[in-house]
Amino acid sequence: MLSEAGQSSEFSPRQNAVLEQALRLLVDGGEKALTTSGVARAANCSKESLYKWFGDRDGLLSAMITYQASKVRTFERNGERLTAASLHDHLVVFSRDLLEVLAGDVSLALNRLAIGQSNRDGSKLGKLLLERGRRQIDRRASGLIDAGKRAGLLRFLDADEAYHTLYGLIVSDLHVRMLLGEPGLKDTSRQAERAVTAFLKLYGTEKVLAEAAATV
Amino acid sequence: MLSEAGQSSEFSPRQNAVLEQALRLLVDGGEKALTTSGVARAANCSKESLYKWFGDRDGLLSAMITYQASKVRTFERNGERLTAASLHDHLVVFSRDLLEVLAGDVSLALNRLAIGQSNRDGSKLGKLLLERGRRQIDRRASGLIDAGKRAGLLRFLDADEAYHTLYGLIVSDLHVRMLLGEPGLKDTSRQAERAVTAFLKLYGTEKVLAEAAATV
DNA sequence: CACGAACCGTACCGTACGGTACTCATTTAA
DNA sequence: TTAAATGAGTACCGTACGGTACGGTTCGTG
Repeated sequence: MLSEAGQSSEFSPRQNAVLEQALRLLVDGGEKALTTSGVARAANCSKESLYKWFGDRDGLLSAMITYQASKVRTFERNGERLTAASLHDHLVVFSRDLLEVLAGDVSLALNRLAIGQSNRDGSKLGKLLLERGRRQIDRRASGLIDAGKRAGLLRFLDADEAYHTLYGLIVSDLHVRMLLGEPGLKDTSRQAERAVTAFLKLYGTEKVLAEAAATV
Repeated sequence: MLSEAGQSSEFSPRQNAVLEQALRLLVDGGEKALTTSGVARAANCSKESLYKWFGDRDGLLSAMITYQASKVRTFERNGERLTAASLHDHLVVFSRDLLEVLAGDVSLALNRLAIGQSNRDGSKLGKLLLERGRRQIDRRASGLIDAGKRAGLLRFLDADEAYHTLYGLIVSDLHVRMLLGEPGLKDTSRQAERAVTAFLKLYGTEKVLAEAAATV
């Protein structure tokens, strides 16, 4: 626990700057543009330092993922009694945030990178990306859903199943389409609203449904 | 129309055999293993023939996608009066088929390939994959949903929205997880059942809900 | 039979990458 | 002040790929 807690000092500031440049190269030109020489040139460092710091190219890729994950922080829900309206609003905000994260340049680039490497041997990149990149958002959603259940606003047996349903309603095939390069997928607001409405229709108790009917 | 209709003779039998070997190489070893020399060796043809037939490496990749898409055929729903039970069953079968297709070796490999190339310039691979690979399954689902509406079993305003909801309920984040290489994602049966139940709860008319309550 | 087209197998070329080694400048510590 | 350490910049090596060229072989056709 404690040994893992120091994620803020996982790399030195110099190394963080190098990783930042590496991410920029990856976002701009894809994996093909992410060469060790290119990173060294862009970051004004030597290749020898790259190999000393990160071991090899795969180590650099892993470091890029953990570095990017360390930059994304999401608030943890705590306290605050939930009402039907506030639950709805929090769900909508969560949906918008999720879509915004998934549509981000760096997120897409890293997902493409990990997916491209996923059929090679070992390649823990996919696993790393799921663990480091998703844990935050998963915890936030789970906390929200559990709070909704405790407040008598949601009803379900398996919280994980409910969360995956919410995820599917929000994202649908948007993530894969964006990964495939489809342009013009930016109407996230309506999508988020629709997903939350459907989710509440599926898992909301009478309390939520009554309020929803009243507000409409 | 007619000029596009001859998809069965898009490539010669010899070329199809070559593309088959190329797909096998891609599935086994990922994009890195898909070299022109490797394809030529595996298919017992010369590199010169490869370049004569497909132009360059990108042409080969495109040909692999169109060839694979030409192999996947799905039945078109027609006639046959729908009941609540048959609609449910057809939806479940569709869900299982969709998950099975997405989890297929070749599908995953081609999606990984297209995603990996999607941040390069031009790269029409993603567009090609979406158009050729999704049209069949999209049409089948749309037909089914429309038939459900005509039979008074489903209610919705936007058929496309309803279909995307169904897709999200079925697939959730399974596709991306599989693309990232996560193992052991094979409990498609329960997932399909749950998705259809949720979909009918969202879009089913009283007729469907009554029968669902009766069967439970 | 003769001829040409198609094609296989292989050798070849230019390039670019991952990784290593070496030099030289700057910093740090005693 | 000086010696050790750090790291930038560069040159280098082996390899492997995309793409092309060429000799030899099969096969269909007049």
